[in-house]
Amino acid sequence: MSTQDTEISGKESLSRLLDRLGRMARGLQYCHGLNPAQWDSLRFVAQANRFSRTPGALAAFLGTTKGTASQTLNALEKKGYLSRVPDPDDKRVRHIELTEKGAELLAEDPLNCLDQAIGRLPDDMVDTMKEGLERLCINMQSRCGGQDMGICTTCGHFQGPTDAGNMRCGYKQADLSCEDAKRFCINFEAAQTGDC
Amino acid sequence: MSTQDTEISGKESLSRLLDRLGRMARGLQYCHGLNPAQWDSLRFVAQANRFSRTPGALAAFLGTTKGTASQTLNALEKKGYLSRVPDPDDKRVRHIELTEKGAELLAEDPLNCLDQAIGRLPDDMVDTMKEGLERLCINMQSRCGGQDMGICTTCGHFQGPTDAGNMRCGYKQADLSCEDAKRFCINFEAAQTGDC
DNA sequence: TTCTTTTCGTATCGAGTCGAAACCAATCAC
DNA sequence: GTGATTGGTTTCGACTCGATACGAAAAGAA
Repeated sequence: MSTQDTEISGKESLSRLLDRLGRMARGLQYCHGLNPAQWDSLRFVAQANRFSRTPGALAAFLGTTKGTASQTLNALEKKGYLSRVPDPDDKRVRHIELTEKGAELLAEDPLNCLDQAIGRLPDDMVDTMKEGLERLCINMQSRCGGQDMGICTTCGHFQGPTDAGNMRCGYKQADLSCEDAKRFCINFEAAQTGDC
Repeated sequence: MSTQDTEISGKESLSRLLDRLGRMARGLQYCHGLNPAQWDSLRFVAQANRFSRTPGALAAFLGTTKGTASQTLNALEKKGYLSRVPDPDDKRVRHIELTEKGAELLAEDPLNCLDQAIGRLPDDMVDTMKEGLERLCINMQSRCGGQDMGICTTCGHFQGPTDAGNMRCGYKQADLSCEDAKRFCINFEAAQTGDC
């Protein structure tokens, strides 16, 4: 029987703290008749650009299967928080759009209180935590897969404003609205050095 | 090193990073035929002292209901990772005990790789992150309830070694084994100043 | 052009989780 | 003793989850 008493000096281990905070956040998300997966999906739809507001991208983001994602979308659509509209170009694709009701609900995102709590921390502490968490994410990701997402303007596929003043995505070969360029994209790839 | 272009809105928010890491950790815990809740429960049983190895304490710790906790325990017991034994004094209570099989499984805790990733971070960064997360936890807890847990030796109810050399808990009015005093307790309360 | 193959999304199945609520038995308070 | 409280379990309906099968559209190869 080996108790892992690694210098228990009252300081809680970092992994335990992350675990605890995660569970806390999870528990908060059983409210307004939704569950954590549904809140996650709703948030995703609100933050993703138009290329990424699809069931497949949602599944990749959540780290689940397309089947599961489809069911979660069914639940949310039934409740009136979003709708799925067919893509005119590719008839296999359906785009997910947040309804007004969905946007209203999102204003009461139970995780907002996490942001409030973060706002009470000193800025330099937040920066250090960001730096550390980012490195943890990258390290974990490399060893367990999973999809990362980023904003178009920092993406390797991003091509600056065109003559017409539009942003452009080199991967999708399509123009981006100013708004979309600031949203998350499932095709995100870290930019190369000095490229574009 | 690419230029850290954080001046644009490409700066990832801390809450998003926490969210991402949480989902990643969650995804890792679907393995060995268990799910995240079951891993959490197994970890809890391994770390809690004897007063806290009960269904009720587990529910409080997980931030769920007693019913749900009971079901999770059913699943784990059926798989042979733990057993529930009646309390001789209070016949309502059942104590949860980790089986040998459970202890073996715990050695392959999927979250161990998180600890490994943390080990790659500089010590001072880890300390700052601990400090920040601890404050976040406390802040969140105060506004959304939830149970905290701590180690007996740092608890307000803790009464130092008795004449017999045993630790003692003033809340339960019971002696503590040396081992139990180092474990987590559901009745934890931060110690008063200068006490113990 | 016709085929195959791949991709995208949905439907279905079974096991199991979730919270809510009802429930029971033991214990406590008066 | 009576009544309230506490600790656990059970049941219920909605939902998640992965796996699988499925269908339609698109892309690729012949």
